[in-house]
Amino acid sequence: MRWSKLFIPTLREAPSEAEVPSHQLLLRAGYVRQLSAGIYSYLFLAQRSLNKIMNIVRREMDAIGAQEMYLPALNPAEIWQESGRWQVMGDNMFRLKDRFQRDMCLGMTHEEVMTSIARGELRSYKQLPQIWYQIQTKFRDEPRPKSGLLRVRQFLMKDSYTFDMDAAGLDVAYQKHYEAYCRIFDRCGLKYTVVEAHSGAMGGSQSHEFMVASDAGEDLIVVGEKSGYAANLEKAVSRPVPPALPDPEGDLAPEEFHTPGRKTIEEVAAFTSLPATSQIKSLVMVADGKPVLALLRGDHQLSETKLASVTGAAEARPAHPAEMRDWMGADAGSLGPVGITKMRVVADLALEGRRNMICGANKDDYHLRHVTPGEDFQAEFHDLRQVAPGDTEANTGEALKIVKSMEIGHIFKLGYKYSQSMGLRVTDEHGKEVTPIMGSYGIGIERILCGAIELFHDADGMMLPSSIAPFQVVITPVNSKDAALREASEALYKECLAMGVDALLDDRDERPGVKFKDSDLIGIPFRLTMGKKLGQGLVELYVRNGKQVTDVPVAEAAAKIKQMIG
RNA sequence: CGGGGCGUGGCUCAGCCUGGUAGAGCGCCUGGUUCGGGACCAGGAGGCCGGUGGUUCGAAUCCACUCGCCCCGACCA
Repeated sequence: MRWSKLFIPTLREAPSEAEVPSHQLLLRAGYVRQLSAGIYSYLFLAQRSLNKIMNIVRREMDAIGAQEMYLPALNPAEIWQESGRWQVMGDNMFRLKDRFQRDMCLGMTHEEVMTSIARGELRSYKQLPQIWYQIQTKFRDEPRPKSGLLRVRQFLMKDSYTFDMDAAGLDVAYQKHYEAYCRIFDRCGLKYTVVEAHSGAMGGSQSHEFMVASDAGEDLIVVGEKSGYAANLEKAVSRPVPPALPDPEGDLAPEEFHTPGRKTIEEVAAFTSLPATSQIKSLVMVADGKPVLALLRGDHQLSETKLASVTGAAEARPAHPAEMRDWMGADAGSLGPVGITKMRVVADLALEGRRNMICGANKDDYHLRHVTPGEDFQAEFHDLRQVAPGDTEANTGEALKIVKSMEIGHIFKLGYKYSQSMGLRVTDEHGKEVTPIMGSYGIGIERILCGAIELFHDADGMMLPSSIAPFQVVITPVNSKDAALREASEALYKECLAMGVDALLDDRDERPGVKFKDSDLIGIPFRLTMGKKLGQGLVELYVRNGKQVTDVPVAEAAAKIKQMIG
């Protein structure tokens, strides 16, 4: 296409509302414009890039036998009520009423619609397995949209759903998706990490997330490069650093001591001259309305996600001060497990086997020393702790890294949650009715673009992989008024097109500097600069990522580009 | 929902404290000169200063309310 005819509104300066690199560059490079909080218009360049991403996704989904569909975004309340998610989704779901006052909503994801199709049509085991997918707009009324296209209220998702007769079938479908996702992200040129993930409100047993390392991300992942361990922080396990001081020996009895004004772990540590690792941190939590006392080593953080899993609660929150006073008889800062019988007590595994520790006495301004878990109080031991910097991999002892990342894909073994609640049944080979098992799998289309930008950019703009860049090469005559340059550029442009190279001709009547700055900004991976050397039959090949320049004979330029984009 | 910040031509921002006829740079339009990393000269267009109400002779400026956007937290299949 010819730049002079295109709408590519680049900006010299980033609009002040943008903070993360991908947001700034998408705006500056004229890819997107914001309409409202978390709602964006995708202009020509963004749409072109997203189309390329979607085509890669389609090819790879089709390759595993997935069938593309297109489901409605506008849903009746009924199916969401059946699955129970009309309630669960709360304010995150956009809801509306039709003219007859019937409740409707905008789809946040499509388990319900897919399952309703399946239950209406699938009758026999002979029809399974099925892999169905779509690429469609999702709506989520995010409490806080942010970071440009990273967290928005309307976005594109490739979502697929599998239906299998049994867990073994689901394993196969899951593995196919895992591999297809790797191929998709590889082809999109991304660097990513696959991590074990928490299944969250989706329900289900196993799940993996595909993550791109970025400070703009909202997740933390735990990675051990040598051991290959990778998990979301919500789920990650590790070997903690050993206690800073060995526990006192002997069968000592708990002993109360006065700790006036010492409430935090640090204050008690300073007061007793004993490290935080010698203390028991006691957190009063409320899991689905019921109090739970969670115990951790003093230097450890509670993972609320793990606590919720352990208690089977949908959500866990810290207790309010009044609740603590009521249940424990003291305020936060003086709480402990000794003598607590009315509520469930769960302790982190790092406390198992410890002896003679310090904890609150459930009496304001008093603590206990010589408290031994399992003897002086009873607790269930579970993994409740959040992995901390310095922790090592559980099996190999390798130092683990914690990396800020953004999620670009997520695969789930759903199990029977939707097929059961919505009544999907088929007959098996014995004529008996059985409930198929499901999986669901998502890719955030825009996040692939954002991830690529976050990963590959410099002060001058984006450096997009050629597979997802809006154009693969830009042909730039340095002076459009020079007839020889213009004609040679035109010819080279046509030659590129003829060879199937997605070329852009910068035929604007602009000074070269403007053209260079613009093409750098919008991230076209290659540029053929047609200038003075045309007299010697040469054109300059400029590689955006790294900015290397080489001279190439004009006659070979198109073929060279073709070869470089693979 | 709690905390913070910001709303002034398309973009970045000044002006506000101390009320008195709305500014700069970039961008845009016209003409000319230029042409290898965001050119130069000359001329020009473009703003109910987010909105409403109040105070005042007079409000971008002071006060109240309100809307919007951004950031932190809570939340997040």
